[in-house]
Amino acid sequence: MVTVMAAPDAPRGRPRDSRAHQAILTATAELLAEAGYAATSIGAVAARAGVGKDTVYRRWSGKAELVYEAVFTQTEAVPVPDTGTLRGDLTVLLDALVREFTAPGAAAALPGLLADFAARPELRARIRSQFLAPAKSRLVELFERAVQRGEADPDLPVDLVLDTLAGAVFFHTGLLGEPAGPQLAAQLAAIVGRGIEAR
Amino acid sequence: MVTVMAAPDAPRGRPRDSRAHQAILTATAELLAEAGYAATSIGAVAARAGVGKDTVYRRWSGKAELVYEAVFTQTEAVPVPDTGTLRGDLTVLLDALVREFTAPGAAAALPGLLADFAARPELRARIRSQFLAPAKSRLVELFERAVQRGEADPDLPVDLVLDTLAGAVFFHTGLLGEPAGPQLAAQLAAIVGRGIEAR
DNA sequence: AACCATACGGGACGACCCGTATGGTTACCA
DNA sequence: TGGTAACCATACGGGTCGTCCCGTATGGTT
Repeated sequence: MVTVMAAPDAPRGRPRDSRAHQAILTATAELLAEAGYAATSIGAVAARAGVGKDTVYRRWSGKAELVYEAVFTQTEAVPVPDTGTLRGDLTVLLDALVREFTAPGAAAALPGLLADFAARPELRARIRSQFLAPAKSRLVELFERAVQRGEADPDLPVDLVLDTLAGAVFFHTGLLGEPAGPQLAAQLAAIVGRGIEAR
Repeated sequence: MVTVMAAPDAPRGRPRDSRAHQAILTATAELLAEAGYAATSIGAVAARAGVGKDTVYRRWSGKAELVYEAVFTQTEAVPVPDTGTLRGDLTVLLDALVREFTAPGAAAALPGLLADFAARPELRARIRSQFLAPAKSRLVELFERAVQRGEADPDLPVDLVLDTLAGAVFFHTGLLGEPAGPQLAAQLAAIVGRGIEAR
């Protein structure tokens, strides 16, 4: 009897090449920015990464999952600094959102990617739980401060406010392609911010 | 003398079958509702309409144009009734928007359709000039009444407000698939309406 | 009545992509 | 030294795309 329970999942066989993983993600991001979402096929990604298609399919189940990871992974959600006012906090949050949506790869990927997610029920649920989760936690934190100041109602429909903010930024910049700067964040904060202040 | 200038461009050759036009649009709308945007191919539409593919391509230059006409054509823009308050008017406008975005065909078509429009520069410009134009004219009318009542600033960024409303509805219902009723319109009107009232 | 231009349905075309095999090779572990 | 599994390359069957061509139908013009 030799090591009966030798590690539940002892890694047998040739281990995966860790460089391939990153090479694929990099190739995906580059292709998105250069050729757009539609032209970013699995085959094209594999060729650019110097990898067989098999190697891509072994790690991701499809184009939507791959693109999601390539674009929305290394964005660390910094907590919103306390500016002292609801509108100031909102401006900061929106500014980060605008920058995230207008990054070179994201701008090209978002419309097609969200359409793919929306079309498949099992992926659709992940829009809220993955795309929006970081922003929501920051929005909640921001609201709680505003409520403590008596600046906002405690029973706001947070999800709907978040959908409004994300929808506005996505529609304006992602779909219409309007130029987006800090000014956009300030204007949106003005429109939505005053709407949710306690009367 | 018999009609010397007999029409600058007298239609020569066999005239187009007017029934084919409507049959194609009907087949498109049905396929969208039943199978979704991705599965609504030109070939599938032609087969269902009992028509050759060429007959479709002779009338529309591509899938995006066809789907747009099939879904967003018979929506007549009723002017917003004067409810007496900005928020009341906004609620009516938003309610119409919600209904338009959640119609059986539109809900299935919008994400993919807008992604296709956004990906091609020549179509992207038409999002604002065609999708949003009817809603904008009503929003302007509604604002003018509010300004006359002293309820709103005369120098509001109308386009941005419209993008916010459309984006919120599209994101919430079209992408996330959240249930949409009159309550949604009222909540959005509350969030955005108070934000644009004159201080 | 003859002619001509165009639309018609139907089908074939080459190109592309998908997701899945199938080899021959390579790297790691026991 | 085997065993195992990932590596890359290539090929597969199935699908859609947009274009093109066929033979036919249908109208106006001469």
